[in-house]
Amino acid sequence: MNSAPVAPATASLDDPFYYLTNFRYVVSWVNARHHDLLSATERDAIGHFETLPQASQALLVRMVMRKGELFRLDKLSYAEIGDTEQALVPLVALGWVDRAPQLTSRELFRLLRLSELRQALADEIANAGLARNSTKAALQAAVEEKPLQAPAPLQQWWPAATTQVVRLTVMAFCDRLRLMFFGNLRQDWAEFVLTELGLQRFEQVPLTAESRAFQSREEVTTYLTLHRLRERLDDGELPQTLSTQVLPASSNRWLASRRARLLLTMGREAERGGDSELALTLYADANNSDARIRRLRVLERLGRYSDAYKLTISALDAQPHEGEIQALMRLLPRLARKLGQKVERSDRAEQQAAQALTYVLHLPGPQPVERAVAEALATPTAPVYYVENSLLTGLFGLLFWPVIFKPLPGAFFHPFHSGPADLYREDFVPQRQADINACLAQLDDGRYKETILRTWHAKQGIASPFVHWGIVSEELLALALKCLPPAHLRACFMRLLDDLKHNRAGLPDLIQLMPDAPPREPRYKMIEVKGPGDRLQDNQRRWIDFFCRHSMPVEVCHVRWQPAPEPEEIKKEESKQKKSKQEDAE
DNA sequence: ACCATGCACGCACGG
DNA sequence: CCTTCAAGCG
DNA sequence: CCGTGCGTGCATCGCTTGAAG
Ligand SMILES: [Mn+2]
Ligand SMILES: [Mn+2]
Repeated sequence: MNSAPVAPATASLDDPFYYLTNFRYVVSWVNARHHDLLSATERDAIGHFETLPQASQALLVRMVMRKGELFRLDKLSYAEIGDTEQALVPLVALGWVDRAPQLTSRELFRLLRLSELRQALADEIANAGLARNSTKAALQAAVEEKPLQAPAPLQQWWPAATTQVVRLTVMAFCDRLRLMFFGNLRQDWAEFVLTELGLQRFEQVPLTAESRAFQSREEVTTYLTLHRLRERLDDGELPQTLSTQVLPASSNRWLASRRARLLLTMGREAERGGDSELALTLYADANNSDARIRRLRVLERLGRYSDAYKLTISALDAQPHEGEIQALMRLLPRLARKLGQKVERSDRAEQQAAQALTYVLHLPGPQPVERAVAEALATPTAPVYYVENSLLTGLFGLLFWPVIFKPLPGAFFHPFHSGPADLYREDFVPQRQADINACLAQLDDGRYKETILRTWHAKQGIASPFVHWGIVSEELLALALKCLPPAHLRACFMRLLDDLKHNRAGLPDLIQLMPDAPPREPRYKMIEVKGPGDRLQDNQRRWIDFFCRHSMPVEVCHVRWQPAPEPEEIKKEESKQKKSKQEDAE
């Protein structure tokens, strides 16, 4: 394989220009791997950048790393750069910095502090009859109330201004660079620093020279466009305006699903604003499972039961995942009843198949419920751990480490991956089936224990989508391996692999480990704790159903707080569980 | 694994 | 005066 | 009562600083 080890990517923080070194690393990385995705202008820009004086490069990068693209010169001051004005000159000459940018009122309010705004907007304040001591928000509301506040330079908003404001005009390009490098926009320049500080560590996956997140410029642009729309939505722009600007779905499945998620949140905003019809359109267009469910609930709320019923039936027909089935099966009887159909009792009973042992604990409180139950149940020989998803996913992540970090093309493309880019995509498992089988085989022949422990030591602290190092201690790990039978692990791991995205959560709060239990007895049990008024979530029910079907020990513990401070008296009473034939049979 | 995701909590509805 | 919050930073 | 839906709050390095109220 044409792979090279990843060179240490992050600059030492002893270097006063460490951030510039990091930025240049990204630029040259993109230049090397995404050259064909850059426009001629962008290639020129990179060339120009490299010829700039160091201070100017550094100032540019300082601005890029900060929030927004507008900066007050009195707030742009860096020891290692020295004279800001001087560093600015070449940037202004290239047109990368605008020395007298037009400012909207919003921008003005972000740049000036309240005392300055009171001076700048003295007339407006007087005209609007605002109190002298009104808040920034009130002032802003009053100013934005006025029709057509045209953007203007600072000097026009506030002739007496003593500071200047500049606009970095190349922020969009720098976002594009960052996007091409990381394959997302959630990671940023701080990634380098946090890594250098040792606050995060990443697996070193060998990358081929060709590995990259995007295959065409259009893909990058699509991502950026969707992202901008999302930002504007978060910024309060109306879904009615924004929805018209959403491009048709990309043929790239990843981008298509990002688009669907944008439409979903736009739909929610439309709903919040009372525009159900727009919401319905957006949900229909999005057509991912969340959007399908939302669409049905809107239709139900609007009383369009027949439409909803038909869509429910077709959704059930279109390979819904378990979580979607749960929601659909809750909807179906309601809709059927509204349509005058008879709903049989068995329909409902069927979906709640297995029922776990459920009981009530009366504990002194209130206090954190999971802690309280853990303490109440723990004994010296049977400790209780508050692990939620961390233990099972952790064991999974450790055993399947080489699967998760297998250097497949497209899965890893920069040095800061906590997991493969395709982890939650359809073909993650098939792409790695042989390796997965090899890991599963270790559960059959017993090698898994050693592998898991060895990996725990070898990969300690390295970011993984499944291993939360803070919770899976060596002690817990050793005990868990002693107590959880491999057959049970295998079943859980298969379920995880079945749908990593939806099955990685919902595991019970607590696990009690009983290493000294007699041979035939179970050596562990899982307990989902529910405080007063809490109830099982869908994903929790799915896991509990699964545990029951596979005869794995799981309980649901409801907590009631004792009114009187009588801490010694803990009552454990069996509550009548809704019986199901399955349960009694086993 | 992204102002997100996973969890608990609290209120409202309708049966 | 306090306290609270976001930004900047390494 | 029950089962539902739905909105909310909480938490992500940890420190310093400046603005707001
Ligand atoms: Mn929990
Ligand atoms: Mn719980």
